[in-house]
Amino acid sequence: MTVTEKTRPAATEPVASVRNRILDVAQELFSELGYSAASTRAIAQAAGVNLAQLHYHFGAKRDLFKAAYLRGAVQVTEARSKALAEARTAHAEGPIPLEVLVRSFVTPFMLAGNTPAGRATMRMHARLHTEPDDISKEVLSTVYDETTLAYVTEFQKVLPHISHETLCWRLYFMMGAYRYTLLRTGRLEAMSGGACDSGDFDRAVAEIVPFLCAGLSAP
Amino acid sequence: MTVTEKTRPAATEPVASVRNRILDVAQELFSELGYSAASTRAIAQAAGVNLAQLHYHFGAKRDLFKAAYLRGAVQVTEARSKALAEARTAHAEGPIPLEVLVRSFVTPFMLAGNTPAGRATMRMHARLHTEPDDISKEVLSTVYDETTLAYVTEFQKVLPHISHETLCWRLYFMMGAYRYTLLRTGRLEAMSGGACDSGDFDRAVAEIVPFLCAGLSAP
DNA sequence: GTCTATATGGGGATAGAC
DNA sequence: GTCTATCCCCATATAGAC
Repeated sequence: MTVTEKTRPAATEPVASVRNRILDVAQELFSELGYSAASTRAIAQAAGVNLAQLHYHFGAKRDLFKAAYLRGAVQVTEARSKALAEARTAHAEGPIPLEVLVRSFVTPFMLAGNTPAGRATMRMHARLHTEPDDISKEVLSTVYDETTLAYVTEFQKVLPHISHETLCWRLYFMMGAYRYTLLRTGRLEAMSGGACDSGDFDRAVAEIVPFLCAGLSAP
Repeated sequence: MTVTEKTRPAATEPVASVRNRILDVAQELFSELGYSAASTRAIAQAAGVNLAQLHYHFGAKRDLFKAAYLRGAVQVTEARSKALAEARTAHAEGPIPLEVLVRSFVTPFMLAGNTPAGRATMRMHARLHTEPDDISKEVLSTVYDETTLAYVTEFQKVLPHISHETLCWRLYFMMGAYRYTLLRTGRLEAMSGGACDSGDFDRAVAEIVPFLCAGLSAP
């Protein structure tokens, strides 16, 4: 304590927390407003820092977006591919049962919605395809490509009688269905006259799994 | 020709075409870039008019967006509800067969993709939920609410053994699946290694109909 | 109805002191 | 690492001449 070295002790901790605060807010605002409508000024202000700090830590807006997106997505994607790996070893002899497979794919993102940070991750994910082209393409191939291909392989194993092309289409529809659910558009409430709640993600999982299993294995 | 009246003869035609040109371009740019990223300047320039003209004809950006969106959506929605009405009269005695119902719901938007203007309509529709909240809510309830409720009723008739809530969830998943398809995200191509083409909307319809029928009527 | 010019504010990004 | 001040551009919207 007496000898204060240049900047090392207790200087790294707060820095990390500043970065985290910025990322939290960035996730929140990007997920709510989208890339273009969420301004760096608004993010800085909500995080309690100033613009210069934001640029010091993350560089350009693009890069901040990528960092914010990836922080959430990497986490969830790891959960997903871990779930796949476990299912793989649990059914070493044959194919993974369809329901298990669907559930392992859908659950990590859908149940993320039960925490506030997870909700932001979810929404950023769901709306990623409507962000500026170059950003979304870059980010997507960074995180998803490998895992997705592994899933295609596994699905083909449980559904060997379905042609590869048809299978791909169906998996594409699956992605659409669950991503739309993550968005919480309010259409479910409008349609059901308030009987259903699109924020009830446990229910959403319970409903979507049989729907997808049936759709994927349709004749 | 000799007597030139104030502004009436042949003055209404070009005006309409200016408005149409603006709407065409607005649809195109909004559908490609989204509300925030598509600037009124860019729209005016691409339409070959200046900013003041754009405001003269459509008022604020919000209103231009609504006009552009509604022009396409109203058309497609009318096709959809006409298809429903026809199916209704063709099966006066009992419920409309599931496949007919699904097809009538999905086809108007999906086959719109075969024309350039329709493609823009499609994409605006698909990404509407990621536009600023107030705009999307307002527009959605203007065009879709009635038709959607009519569909819920019809689906319940063909699928009487499914609870109302579960049915709503499934219809919600259906919306997600087909809207995502309209977006053309490139994920289909990535997943299939280029074997499938997400721009082939006839194929998309052929694939999605059995998928949805199976999913909706899952046990 | 159409144009030019401009008002007014917000955006991303950086310089340079501390 | 943090701050203030500022550059410079682009945004939406309107005024007012023609």
